[in-house]
Amino acid sequence: MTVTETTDTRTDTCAGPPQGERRPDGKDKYTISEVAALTGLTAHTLRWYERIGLMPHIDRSHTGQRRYTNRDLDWLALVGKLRLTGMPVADMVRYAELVRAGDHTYAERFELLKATREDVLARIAELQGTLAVLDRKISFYADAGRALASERA
Amino acid sequence: MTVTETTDTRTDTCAGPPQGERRPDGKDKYTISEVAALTGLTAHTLRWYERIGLMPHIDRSHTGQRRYTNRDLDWLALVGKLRLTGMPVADMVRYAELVRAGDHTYAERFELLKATREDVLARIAELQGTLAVLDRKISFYADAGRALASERA
DNA sequence: TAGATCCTTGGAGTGCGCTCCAGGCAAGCG
DNA sequence: CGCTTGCCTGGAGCGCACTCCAAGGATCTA
Repeated sequence: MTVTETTDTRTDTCAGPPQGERRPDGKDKYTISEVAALTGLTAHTLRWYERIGLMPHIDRSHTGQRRYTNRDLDWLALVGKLRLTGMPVADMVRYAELVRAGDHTYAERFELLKATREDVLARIAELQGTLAVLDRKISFYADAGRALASERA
Repeated sequence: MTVTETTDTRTDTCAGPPQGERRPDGKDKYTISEVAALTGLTAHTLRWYERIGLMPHIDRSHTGQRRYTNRDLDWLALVGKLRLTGMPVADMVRYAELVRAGDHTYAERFELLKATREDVLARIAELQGTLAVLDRKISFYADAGRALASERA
């Protein structure tokens, strides 16, 4: 049995990525398809993330195949969270560059994360505004439904 | 003075669309560029919405120019809210078709709105999860910043 | 050792939501 | 009358985030 690269990960589980099959640190070596299964991303996307500079250096086997570590999975989990906020990939690449550049970029990372936090708060507020509109419309249609029902009675 | 079609509406106001310049019902006739200014959409986008079936029928002047009404502005406001939820345009078109089809589609509209409401709740929950991750990272960098400061002292 | 499956690469293709262009009509102004 | 500005149309183009392809090498199972 294999994990094909075109698996539609939306249809087989209701919850998010499984994250359950991690190996203990020290013998944490995952192939690309294992990481795909663990994260819900496709292998294509994982290679693409690497090409655009969104990943740290990924280990290779003696024949050149990628071998991901638990640390890489942690990074991908963060990327997944940032992706949910709607942050553009280019901004995540910027953050990845700061991480690669070393400890002297702490302040800049801090600022970037704080700005992102503000964005997330704003988006939550937007969504709650939308929820209010939706609830008004929904109760309108619920009332209309009741009116139709009593008409039929 | 004119409203150009390429105005970047994100840079001139912090709040959302102005929505302030409405004319009273009865003499509510707006040109496409007025609606663009009012909604923050471009005239291009307004025409495109019409082409794909996202708009109701829009009145025309005797020379064929679009004349939007307050009702159209209300619809665009709803569309704007739905867009914030990440709802695909195709789904909004579906909703628009139900509205055009008449009162007998109330039940289906109700279901569609309820499903959208669930999506919005799920997205809010996702964002709050992301916020938690972000806050942990931010406090890590804040601590690191304090450590560096005391080191310098 | 054969055959199936998995992994590699650079580059091309896809779907979405706009975004813009060319060419032309219409209205207001000096 | 000419000039500027705004609006019209169909269709092409763009940016993003993937998504896939072709050709070939690596690894696993019987």
